[in-house]
Amino acid sequence: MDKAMEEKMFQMHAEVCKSMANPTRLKIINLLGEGEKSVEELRKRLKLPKANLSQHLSILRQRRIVVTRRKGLNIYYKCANQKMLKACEILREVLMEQLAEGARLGKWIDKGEK
Amino acid sequence: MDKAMEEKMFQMHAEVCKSMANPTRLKIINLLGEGEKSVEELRKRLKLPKANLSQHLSILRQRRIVVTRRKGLNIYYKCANQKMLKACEILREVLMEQLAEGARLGKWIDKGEK
DNA sequence: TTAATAGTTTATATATTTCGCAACTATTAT
DNA sequence: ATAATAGTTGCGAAATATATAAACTATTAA
Repeated sequence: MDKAMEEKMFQMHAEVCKSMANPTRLKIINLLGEGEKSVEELRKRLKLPKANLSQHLSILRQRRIVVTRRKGLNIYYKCANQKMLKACEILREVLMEQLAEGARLGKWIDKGEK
Repeated sequence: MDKAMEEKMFQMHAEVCKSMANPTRLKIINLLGEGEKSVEELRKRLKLPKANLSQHLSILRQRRIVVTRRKGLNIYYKCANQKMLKACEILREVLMEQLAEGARLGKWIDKGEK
């Protein structure tokens, strides 16, 4: 892997992380982890204005975190890659541990030392 | 895990992803994957103004992605958790696959369908 | 105590994200 | 063709993130 490609990788990696760097989009990813869902189903479960939901889905689509298929009036979304779900899962594990540790230390998770 | 905690988890998860959603910070994490390093070492390898590097380190510190130790004039940084490195590694794998696929299809990675 | 080195913080200008709203497109049924 | 439903897109305002420069703190050595 040459220098320019390394650079490209970090850039792409950052963009993937950006796509995931929003609670709403993480909820979407989480729901899609259960299986394929239409926009309407997602809208009902997340209780979001559909325009906003659509914008979030667009971001996930652009980074190929999700893929779509149309069936009649509905467009169905699903996760593009199980490995990405795995990466999310690992981060959640770490956070659970941190929450547990925070609780053990008798304090809620703060922002860390400045 | 109750509703409020779920919410908190998605919030925290997004913040971790935000911390990783920047090429410079990913490079830092990558270097620290090799082992503990002083700010000065990082500055030399990344060729960044130290004020800026310090800000990035501060962000990683606040999210407990890295931890520090002082020794004399130097402050040494290291990754706080191997699992986070693992999550990064998985994402890099996915991106490598996507790059390979893009190359196979004879086109560079674009922004996906709008 | 002064200087030198390593690192952090604050302030600020610029760029990027996010959301709500209105307008738009696509498919199906009447 | 019209309406109804499902979904997307463009626009503008408010909030966040970024890089730079200047000022600051902490440790060590002379």
